[in-house]
Amino acid sequence: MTENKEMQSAISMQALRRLPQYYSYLKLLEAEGIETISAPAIAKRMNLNDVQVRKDLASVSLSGGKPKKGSNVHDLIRDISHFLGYDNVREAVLVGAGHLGSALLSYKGFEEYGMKVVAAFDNDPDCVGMKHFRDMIYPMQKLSNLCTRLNIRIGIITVPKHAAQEVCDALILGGVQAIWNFAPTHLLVPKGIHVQNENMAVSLAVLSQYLIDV
Amino acid sequence: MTENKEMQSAISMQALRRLPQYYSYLKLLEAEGIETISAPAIAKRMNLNDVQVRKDLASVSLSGGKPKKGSNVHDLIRDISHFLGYDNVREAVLVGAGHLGSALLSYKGFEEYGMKVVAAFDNDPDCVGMKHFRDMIYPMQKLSNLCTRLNIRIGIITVPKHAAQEVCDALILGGVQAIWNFAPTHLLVPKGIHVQNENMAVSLAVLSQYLIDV
DNA sequence: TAGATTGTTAATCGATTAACAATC
DNA sequence: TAGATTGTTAATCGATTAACAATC
Repeated sequence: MTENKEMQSAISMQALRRLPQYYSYLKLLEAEGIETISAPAIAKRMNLNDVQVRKDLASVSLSGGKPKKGSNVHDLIRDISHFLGYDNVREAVLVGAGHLGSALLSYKGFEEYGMKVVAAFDNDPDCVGMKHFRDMIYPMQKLSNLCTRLNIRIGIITVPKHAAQEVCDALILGGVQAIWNFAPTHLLVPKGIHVQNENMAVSLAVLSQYLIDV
Repeated sequence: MTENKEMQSAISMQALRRLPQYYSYLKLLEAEGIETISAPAIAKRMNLNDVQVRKDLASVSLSGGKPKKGSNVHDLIRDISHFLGYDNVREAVLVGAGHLGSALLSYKGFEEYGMKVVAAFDNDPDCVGMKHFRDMIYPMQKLSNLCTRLNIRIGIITVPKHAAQEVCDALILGGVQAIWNFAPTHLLVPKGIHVQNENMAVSLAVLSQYLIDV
């Protein structure tokens, strides 16, 4: 998945991937009006080890817990939000307004996670997205230029695989630094650009493994 | 991501996730007419260690490579395909024919990866999928029953999060054993059922980490 | 108090990488 | 032959888990 390993931070990749899941569970608790939660309780619900939970939370939270009570749910939510940049919404562009692109455009949850798609690009006037998101869809030619002008750092690629590399190049030309690639292809990028592949085949491989010999 | 850790197999989860990526690169080589490839060459292209590549491939391939030449591309493709079950297409159902569901329905690549979506379910006659995939969309009431009758083992959930648990229960009632969950919520399932969460927030967290302080 | 929970240090586990002899 | 590559064994690295004293 991760192409580039040069990220520096106090937290491990594994822990980073668990944080959004703690966040989601904590939001659930918050909605239920629960004010404190212990590490063992979180661990049990999420099928994790309690020491791991404590370490993960300690790495992003300043407050810490109280013996016999646990940690404050609001504080944890605030600290994870902050660490993951949820309180600092970044603008992104999306290229390819077919079914998948439209699905992402209509997903309103991104903003809660610190990302907002401000423009989409597609050349096909008949593409699915054109019907639902007409006002934010621009022709592909404007891609690089608009990215530069709006100072966009995140590009989302949802075009068919044969067009992905070209789109990727245009995004980089426009100054994009992180690419979320949904096309099932390997993109070649210069050093310093992060590509994150959302690869269905990888997920499917893991899923299928559970069914072998059943 | 992975809820259930009881999978038994000779291969590690990490290696399993790399296999589809080797496969994809090998298919590219095959298309270019290249007949043999060395582990160091694969490693270089995919930013991996060459020993790791050799071990990964050895764990699924019978043939092995030849000093100074490497391995046969066709043989590797065949062995990975076989290991990942690509030559043994499994039938799946999809629930929720909105944008995301339609995107998955229109993705023809799944069959190459050993999965075929044979039916989709949605109650809304105005859903996006209804326009494009009318003939394979059934009302939700038929879900459990059809799964049982067709002996379906894989269910894909692409409904909004408030409906996900209910859909999940219906799938399990119908005998589904593996669930690919695209709804941003934690599903509660009995022991023995595998849930694989495709969580955009997790991916986004990793992606954003690369942009912090930029 | 007793006992649940905390945070930390040490042990374990598993995956990656280095080293090396064998092969074509 | 020389050198690239193989497969395997040993060392390293990193993450998880166990053990434990401190706290409310």
